[in-house]
Amino acid sequence: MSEKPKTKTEKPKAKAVPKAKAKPKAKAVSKAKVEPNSKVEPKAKAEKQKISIENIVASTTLAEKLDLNQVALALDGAEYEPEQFPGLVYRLKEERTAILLFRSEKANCTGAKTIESVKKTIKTVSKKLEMAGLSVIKDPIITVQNIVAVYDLKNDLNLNAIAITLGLERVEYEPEQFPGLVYRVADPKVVMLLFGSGKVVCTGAKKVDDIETGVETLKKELRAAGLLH
DNA sequence: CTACTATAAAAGGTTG
DNA sequence: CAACCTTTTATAGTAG
Repeated sequence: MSEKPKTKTEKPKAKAVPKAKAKPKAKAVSKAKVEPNSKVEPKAKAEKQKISIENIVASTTLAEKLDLNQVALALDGAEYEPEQFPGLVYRLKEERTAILLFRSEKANCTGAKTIESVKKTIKTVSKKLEMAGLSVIKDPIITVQNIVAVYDLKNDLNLNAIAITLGLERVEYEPEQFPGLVYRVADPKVVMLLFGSGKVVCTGAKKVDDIETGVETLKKELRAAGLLH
């Protein structure tokens, strides 16, 4: 596993299919991080609110069968290029989420920071499809597949020392390739990306509890090794 | 500034 | 069979 056979050194991004200017990234998110979760959790109260969920990927069963060409017409702004990817991409600007619809019946929602946002995204799309005359499933079961969160250890980290101390089985650190140290937690099967700043990105979790447990496990090991105040 | 490097995960279609 | 395509997101390096 040390060497990755994937070698995505070159991105086939600009290949055959011109993506019509692709990502309209810049826009409205300008002040995003300046505002600390003002409405996210009115009751959580600052306190131990260190873990910040950044992205939730969830899957569901939206409809029985979808004719994506028809859906593309019903959802304004939808992107559907079957030669590039079998799923139709639809973005909800108000939720800042994206949903991928497949002809089978499955759908994936990405970009949400709360489960409520995932539900709203699915409900909104479901309603649009229904209004377009398509049959949709009423209360689809939503499964969270992955949660990405950030945690700040508030303590600079010596990644080289951590790489040596925590062992080769759990750690991958190639600063010339990527500045973050990859730490794989066994129990809650999650992956932590550690940075010299003390910021930690946790991904691979199916539930928030996995992130909390994973973070605690990490802190415990770092403290045991004297690498965290 | 943008875009790439790395991480996880689902979907389904294609290619090797 | 595996690996890639696409979407999202934080993190932080480098290159252009």
